[in-house]
Amino acid sequence: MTSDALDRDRWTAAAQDALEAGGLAAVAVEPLARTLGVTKGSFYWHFKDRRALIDAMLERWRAEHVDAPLAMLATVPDPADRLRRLADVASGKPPSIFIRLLDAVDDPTVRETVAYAARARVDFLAAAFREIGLTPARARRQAVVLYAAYVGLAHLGRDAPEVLGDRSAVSRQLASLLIP
Amino acid sequence: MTSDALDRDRWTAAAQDALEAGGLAAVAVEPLARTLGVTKGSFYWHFKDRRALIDAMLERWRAEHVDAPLAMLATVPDPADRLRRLADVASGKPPSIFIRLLDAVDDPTVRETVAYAARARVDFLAAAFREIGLTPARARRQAVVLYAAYVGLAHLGRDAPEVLGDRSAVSRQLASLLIP
DNA sequence: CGTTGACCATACGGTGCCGTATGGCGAGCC
DNA sequence: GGCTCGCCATACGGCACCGTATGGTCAACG
Repeated sequence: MTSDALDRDRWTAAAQDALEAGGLAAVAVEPLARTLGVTKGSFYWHFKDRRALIDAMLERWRAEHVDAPLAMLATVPDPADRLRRLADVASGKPPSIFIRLLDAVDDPTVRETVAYAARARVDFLAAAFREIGLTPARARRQAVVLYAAYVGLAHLGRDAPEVLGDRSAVSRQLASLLIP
Repeated sequence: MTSDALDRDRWTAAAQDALEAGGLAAVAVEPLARTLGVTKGSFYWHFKDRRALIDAMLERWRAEHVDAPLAMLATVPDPADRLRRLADVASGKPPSIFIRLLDAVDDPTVRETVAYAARARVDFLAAAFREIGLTPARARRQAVVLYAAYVGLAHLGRDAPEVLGDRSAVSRQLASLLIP
């Protein structure tokens, strides 16, 4: 029996790797089968079609990279602490899979996922800024600006790292400007 | 004779439209020929191959959307004015072609173009901040943060406009935070 | 120990694109 | 009025991928 889920997960994990390395176009059945050392026959046993693989991969990413981290941070009581910890996370390694998703918003499910992440994260930031004492409208704008800067820095880190320079120094400057 | 350049420009213009609408993958010879109402025979007369079209399109974009605007703004004497005018430009319509380029940095020429734009723009911003009186190191970090926010806002405008909310209000908040 | 069913291989047709080869056509020049 | 040549059409082979159909294998189970 070997628990079907295991082999399905091998496929979705390989799909994530391919996405990170080559974009959504690289999440293709035949190339993936080659890297996994099997044939398409296996794939079409576990998945209905390519869409099903992409969707499974996206749902996994959403859970691991959006819902879980935000749930963790929600346990931090002080909102300023929460924002600072978030800044630490953001100054770590660039979120390469996330950027790959931004590259592929033409795909409807990807677009949905990207929009979901934006909503969840900006809402989270806005709530923290409100707890700190900003007015709701201003808190939301501040959250949008902070998240936009995060997205842009991630892009620069991938597309023009020599322009970005010292990532952590820039992150600190950003935090000092936006977080009271 | 009808001046060869005219027909070449029709192709590169169509290529830009296709890029904006469908990403780099949509800059494909046969689809473009269909929309132009001709056949591939025409294309391979004017261009060596698909690469040549993409490169021509990118050079045109670089001149029109990087070099020219910066040259215009360079004539503004006061650095603070310069930055404010730039903020106006940025709060206009989202730079959809630019974002499409970010989506396609796997292509080597696209990557070069994106990096060139980042360098030129950040250098420009950093120079203005230095003129205003910031130390060189701080001016550069400020420039990077501002440009990153610009990129991120452009992304949000395309990928999750409902999260972005009122674009110009957010832009004003950004300017008030980063421009003295 | 034969049968079942999970799992994968093989083999095929279909699609959409690239690039080339070659033919045709109309405008101008001699 | 035949020739040249810029410009485009037609037609072909090739590649990479999708999805399906069908066959083979091995383990578990009655």
